[in-house]
Amino acid sequence: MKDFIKVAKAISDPNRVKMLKMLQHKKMCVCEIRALLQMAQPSVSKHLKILENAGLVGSEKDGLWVNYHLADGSSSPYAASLLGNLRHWLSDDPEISQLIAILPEVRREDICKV
Amino acid sequence: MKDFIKVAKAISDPNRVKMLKMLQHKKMCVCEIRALLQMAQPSVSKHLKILENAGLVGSEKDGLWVNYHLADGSSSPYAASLLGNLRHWLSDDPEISQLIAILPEVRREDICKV
DNA sequence: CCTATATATTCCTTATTGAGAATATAGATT
DNA sequence: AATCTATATTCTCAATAAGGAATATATAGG
Repeated sequence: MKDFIKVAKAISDPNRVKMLKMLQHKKMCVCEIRALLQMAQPSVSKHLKILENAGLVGSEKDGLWVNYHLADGSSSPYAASLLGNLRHWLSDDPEISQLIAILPEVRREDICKV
Repeated sequence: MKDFIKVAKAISDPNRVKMLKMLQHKKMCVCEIRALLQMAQPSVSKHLKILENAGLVGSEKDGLWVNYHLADGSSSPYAASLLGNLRHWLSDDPEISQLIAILPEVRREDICKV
């Protein structure tokens, strides 16, 4: 039950859903996500931690950067199922599709400098 | 996005998940749910309203009683998908299976009298 | 080893949520 | 119509969550 609730809560926030949808397209570091969602860096880090804790994303260090990516779902059947559904859900949501549209323009080399 | 978040929030509470799992087995009125979950009547009503609002349950008056039942999912694809998954999820959760076990013993004629 | 940068953590404030008591509403029975 | 009962709504309080500023940590490069 606890694992299920953890996943449910993790996807109950619009910003976190946006993060998941963006991560469907490419691995991203905190500052890229920060730039796209226009929120403070600590907020982004905390949201990502919640997603990671629920088994929805994974992370990997690369020098100073930490690359976040969608999890494979092996740690939670609930996360796995949800990630599968999310792949087609909400893709035509206006906010989401707009984010995805500008996603390619965001390069960490340009925008990072917290 | 709003509909998705509404469903996600609705299933983010253990008591509401328990209600959904119980409703898989039979239609239930507020006082039956109240007795099984051992919580105050207004709390039960409010939880059911949240579930109904998310398209997860429906209700139907029967005299003084209001019978709640699982929704058919037609009002929300997110609700539909989740109800499908929930059918097999969490059935072996200790708290859930204990509730289901005592479910047949609860008859509204005996327990109601708020 | 010192500095700059990316991320994480802590702390505080505000907003949201969950719980129950009190109250309101609606239908049934007399 | 008076009353009893099931449910809904309102109100208030405590707990939780989200946001950002400040701070800490870690790694790269001089």
